Amino acid sequence: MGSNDTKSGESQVARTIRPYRVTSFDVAAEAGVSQSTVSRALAGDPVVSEATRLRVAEAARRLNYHVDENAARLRTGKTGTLAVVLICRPGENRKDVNPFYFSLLGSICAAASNRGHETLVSFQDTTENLSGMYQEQRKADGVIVIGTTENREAWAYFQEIAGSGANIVCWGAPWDDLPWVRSDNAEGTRLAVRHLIDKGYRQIACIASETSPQRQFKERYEAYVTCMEDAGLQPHLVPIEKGLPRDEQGRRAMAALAQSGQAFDAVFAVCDEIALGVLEEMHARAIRVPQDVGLIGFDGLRAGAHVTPSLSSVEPDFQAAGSILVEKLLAMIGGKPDETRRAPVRLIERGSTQR
Amino acid sequence: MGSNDTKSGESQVARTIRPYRVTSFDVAAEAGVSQSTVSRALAGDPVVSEATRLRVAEAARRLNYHVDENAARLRTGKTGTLAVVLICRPGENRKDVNPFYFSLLGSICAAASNRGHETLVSFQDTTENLSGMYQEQRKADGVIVIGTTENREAWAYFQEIAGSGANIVCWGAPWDDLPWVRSDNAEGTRLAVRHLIDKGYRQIACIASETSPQRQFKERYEAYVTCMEDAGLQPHLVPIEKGLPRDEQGRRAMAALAQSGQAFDAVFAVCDEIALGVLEEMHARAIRVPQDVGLIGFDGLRAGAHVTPSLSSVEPDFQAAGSILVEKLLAMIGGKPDETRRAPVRLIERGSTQR
DNA sequence: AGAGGTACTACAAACGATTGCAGGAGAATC
DNA sequence: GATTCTCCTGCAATCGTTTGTAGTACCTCT
Repeated sequence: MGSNDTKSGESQVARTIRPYRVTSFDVAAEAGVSQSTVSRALAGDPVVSEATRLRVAEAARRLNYHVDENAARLRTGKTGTLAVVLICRPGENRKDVNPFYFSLLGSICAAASNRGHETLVSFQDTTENLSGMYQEQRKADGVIVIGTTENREAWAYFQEIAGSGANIVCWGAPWDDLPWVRSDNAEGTRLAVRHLIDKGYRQIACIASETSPQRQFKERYEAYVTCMEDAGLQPHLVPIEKGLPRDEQGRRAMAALAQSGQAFDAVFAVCDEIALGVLEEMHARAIRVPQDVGLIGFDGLRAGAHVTPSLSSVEPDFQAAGSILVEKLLAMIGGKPDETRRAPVRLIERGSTQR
Repeated sequence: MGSNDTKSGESQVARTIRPYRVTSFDVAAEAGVSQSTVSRALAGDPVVSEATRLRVAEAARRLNYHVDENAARLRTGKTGTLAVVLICRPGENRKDVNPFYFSLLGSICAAASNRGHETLVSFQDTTENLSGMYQEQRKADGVIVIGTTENREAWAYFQEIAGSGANIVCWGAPWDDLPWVRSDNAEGTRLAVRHLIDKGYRQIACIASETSPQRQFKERYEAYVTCMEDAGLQPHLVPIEKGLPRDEQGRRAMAALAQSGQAFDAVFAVCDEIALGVLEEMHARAIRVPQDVGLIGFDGLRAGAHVTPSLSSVEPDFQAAGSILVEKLLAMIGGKPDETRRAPVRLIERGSTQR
């Protein structure tokens, strides 16, 4: 049964031996139809009759046949695959990657899967192996880029291929020539600052970076200034030092703030990793949280739930973020623009702001 | 320039229009050789002369040619891709996935990349879309499965395809019919328990599960019993409740231990997520750590570094774990067995055991 | 100069699907 | 019964590689 002689015929020219594989020709023979009908039936083409479709489906099931995606892709030119690249700091251990990106990665995979696409994931800390990896080799229909902005070189590659027409969307988007999706930073910051004010904090410092390419941080800082001014309060920036791990940046900024002599009764850190460092430094300096000083972060990291006191934060809707990225990319691939670019956020009230 | 008429010739039968794409025929024309020589040259076949090879490479670069992986895969039958499946609890938010698995995922991707393979990542909380996804459709050469053991159905699918000869390796491996890789739990537990003993703790309770399919937990518990007995100490099991989030399991087990009246001066939790819950419960009960009670976990979670006191733990070498998984799978695909199956571990001494 | 190597290169057949077009079997109409 | 439709199915080309085999050019040696 099921010899695919319809295809190979008599021409048994020394072919590479290979484990036998069930093809659509076998299914055709089994179902008593032609190979093209099998293809159409399985693709759900309405032109094949229901009866035939069922017969083919049954035969396929019986032979345990599955479409060879590679052949289908070769023919159609579509891969049904999205590449997801997570950019790390050079030499960074996988374990030290900001968990925020992992959560985002998870929801991107989920969203892609819901839309019937696979996800080809890679971690990039170096620019090796990047050249021509994605669309050029037809491995994916488009690319989603997420991860740290502190790896200029890796991003440069994506700016380049985006410039030459590749389908690419990224999270955070440090550079204007890349289509981006970000958290609703203005709203998130407003929630955080208003929450602090509601709790009675007034001298709220902000640990942030004005100069970093991290547009998200910049947006949050600017929104912070606006909120403070609207409330008739004085904004106070504590800048972070470049190139250090985020928690270390938090520790140092907190130390700088404490030593500056500047009065403060609350701290808004532009991301949770920084906030965790801040909290450690506060403990080291015997600053009582939330009694003496309130603290709130941004990103909704899981780790924030376990520290003492637990860390209040603003959490982007990961699920939404993932699907916005995927939808935007698919829209781009389809040739029609999609202007959604902000992921909704919500406030997580935890211990560090409850006085 | 570069019309691929060598191939399509005169037979311009109504073909689907499609964006033009540079093929090896174009490169052949550009370099003045045949298409097959282009293929061989680019593949580094030693049979083509160095001079020709360079000429071809140059032509390819000039035309910005890249091998179409789909065509290559169709022809060779190899995908150069490994599927990685992360099994979640049903309905679990991507954000709540144990970060341990994310770290592992990261190093698997890195290891695969080092061996020249792509990684097709998917998250599974349901068994939908699973049927025939992997080898049958030729999307990947093999599958690595990691994730929670508390999703019996998802694992069942992999047991089934493993049974029918699919190349598959998994982490933790709750069921014997799946080839597995695990942490060196015996050594890790020995490090943890000996560390507690060295610090002067004697009444060491173990929060674990004897019955869970999680073989890793079981191995750790058994090693704990051995270590305790070797040291002439009395082992004491505090069982976890099934089906709850890990941190909640930790909280409850700790509450149960405290209420049991059983004396204890240290706790060994079989994973960090549980340990974090234990720590919270200890705080809630005003148990001073590490003065009154010592605490150590397992897995080396990043979050453990930020809690107060910071959590001592045993960390598997993620990088090693990832490459062992990948090597084992590649060996399996290649048809030769690889017997390595234990990832090395190291002790992380942090605050929760420093008295 | 002719024979026998050596070292490349070209030809053409797969790989397994999708899909435009032509053709065939019935049913309906005259 | 012949003709026209309507549905469906089959033929065959095509996607862009890899690779077995055949062939050509150039050397070397006698």
